[in-house]
Amino acid sequence: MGSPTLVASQSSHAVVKISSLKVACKSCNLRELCLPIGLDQADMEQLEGIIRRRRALKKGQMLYRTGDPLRSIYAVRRGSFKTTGAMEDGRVHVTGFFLAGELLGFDAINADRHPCEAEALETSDVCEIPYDRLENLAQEVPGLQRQLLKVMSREIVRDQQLLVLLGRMSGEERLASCLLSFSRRQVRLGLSATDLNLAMSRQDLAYYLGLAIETVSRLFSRFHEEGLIDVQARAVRLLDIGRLHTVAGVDATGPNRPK
Amino acid sequence: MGSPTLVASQSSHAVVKISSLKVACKSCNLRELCLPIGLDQADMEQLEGIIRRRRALKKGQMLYRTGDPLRSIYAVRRGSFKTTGAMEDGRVHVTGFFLAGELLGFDAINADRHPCEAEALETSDVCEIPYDRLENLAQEVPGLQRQLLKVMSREIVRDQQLLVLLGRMSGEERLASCLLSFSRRQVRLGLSATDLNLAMSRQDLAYYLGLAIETVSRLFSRFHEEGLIDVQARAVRLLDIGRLHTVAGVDATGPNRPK
DNA sequence: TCAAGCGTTTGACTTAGGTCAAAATATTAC
DNA sequence: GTAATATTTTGACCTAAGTCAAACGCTTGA
Repeated sequence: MGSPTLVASQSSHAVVKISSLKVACKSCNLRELCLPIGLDQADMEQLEGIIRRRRALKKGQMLYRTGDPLRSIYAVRRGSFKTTGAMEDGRVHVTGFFLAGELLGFDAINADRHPCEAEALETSDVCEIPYDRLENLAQEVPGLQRQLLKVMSREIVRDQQLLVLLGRMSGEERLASCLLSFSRRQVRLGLSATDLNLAMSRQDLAYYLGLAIETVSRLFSRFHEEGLIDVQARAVRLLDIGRLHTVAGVDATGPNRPK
Repeated sequence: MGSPTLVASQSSHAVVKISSLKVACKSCNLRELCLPIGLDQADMEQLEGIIRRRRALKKGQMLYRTGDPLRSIYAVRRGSFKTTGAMEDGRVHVTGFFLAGELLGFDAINADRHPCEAEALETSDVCEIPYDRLENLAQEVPGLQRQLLKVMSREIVRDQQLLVLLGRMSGEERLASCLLSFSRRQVRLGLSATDLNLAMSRQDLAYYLGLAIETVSRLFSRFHEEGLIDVQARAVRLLDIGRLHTVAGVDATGPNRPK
């Protein structure tokens, strides 16, 4: 698709610190899912001016840890992350999975510290958006402030849907909803609606869904027996999305059906 | 404290629509808990300029319903509210309780519609903050933008703590955590740490905690037997906050203890 | 004051999902 | 490529919490 993006080297040295590379949102295929939505060319360039491309993280590396001071908000450019909250006795709960195009770190704005930790589930890289500069720029660029507020609101909605999932759904409803959520997010990325490659372990999934790992494993087996999915370890193919919707307790004809 | 606030009547009629009354944040005893934190006198007056005091709601009245277009964000001035999310088959989950000084409605910014409903648990009144005007004002007043982002971030943190509660805590831990949360919020309001007057029904509490109403009732009875609380219907007295912390699975010596 | 109605508590029983243990697969490292 | 290690699956059993049903006790209103 056209000519490759050319980035001018900022020094004569051959090796450029990746973490200081400017990002070109305007040529990023995720721009319609990420923070720049609705920004015009000039505003987008301003946003690019404050964003840095951070080094890639390998599987298991931490993007931030509980208690770290808020420095940046992060956009996933490639790969995926989990965020984990811990209780004082050591029990943990996975509060979210973040795929390409999704933003994380907003929970740190409240107290200027990250209240949870974020870990790469696979080789990933992120765009780093220094928060103080983001705040300043949002003050000047109305479209950016607007988008920032919308993205944070979306995070609130997402969390509230998870509250319903954990508070009122059965195990099978939880897993079916979760698989359908991954499917939808892959579609947004232009990927298959049916072929998932789960980057997280069964244990992570169990922590996320509020279930024991054995329960999650049994549910995968049952869904397989019932012809809902194919499972080959972490490769999952959704064979009957309509019936998965039924299992999830959601009418497949669409969300927000009026009472 | 000083002279009473004088509001100039805007018409010669004796009856002034309460919903169009200006609000005086600067003389409101909730200002340090609410949106105006950190604003100087001039900025606070600008904020007051866009806020309206809405009519009081009686117990059971709806502040907004699922699907309503986003018009305003609301600050609870007196009383309390619950927000409820529904599944398509009719199952409901209470996603939050909002007490005086707390803000609700941010989940509507994402899609310009309220994805859940808010109902008054008792005679309550709210300050109504028209969202379009709030957004515009936040664009001009840096302190306000900053506070708005912080408040939304706090909502995200709150929801994530609830995810841990629902995902990993036992019934008794959930109820103990919940009672302690009410206690803390009462203290912030300058009220008793021990004498709670729960405005919500056991059923609401059960929906909030992801439990059956019978389980909640049994937990109240058990906490009573164990000398943790006194229960007289909705009047609950916390008799041993330290032990309640233990039951909640949280070290009473303080939150965020480093690992 | 009393009756009606709702919200709450208690009891008896059931069950979804948890726990413990072991076997079967993947993945990783050399 | 193979050994070592970690993850996942399966089975047997247990328990916390749910369900159903009935009794109790507040409010509310005439």
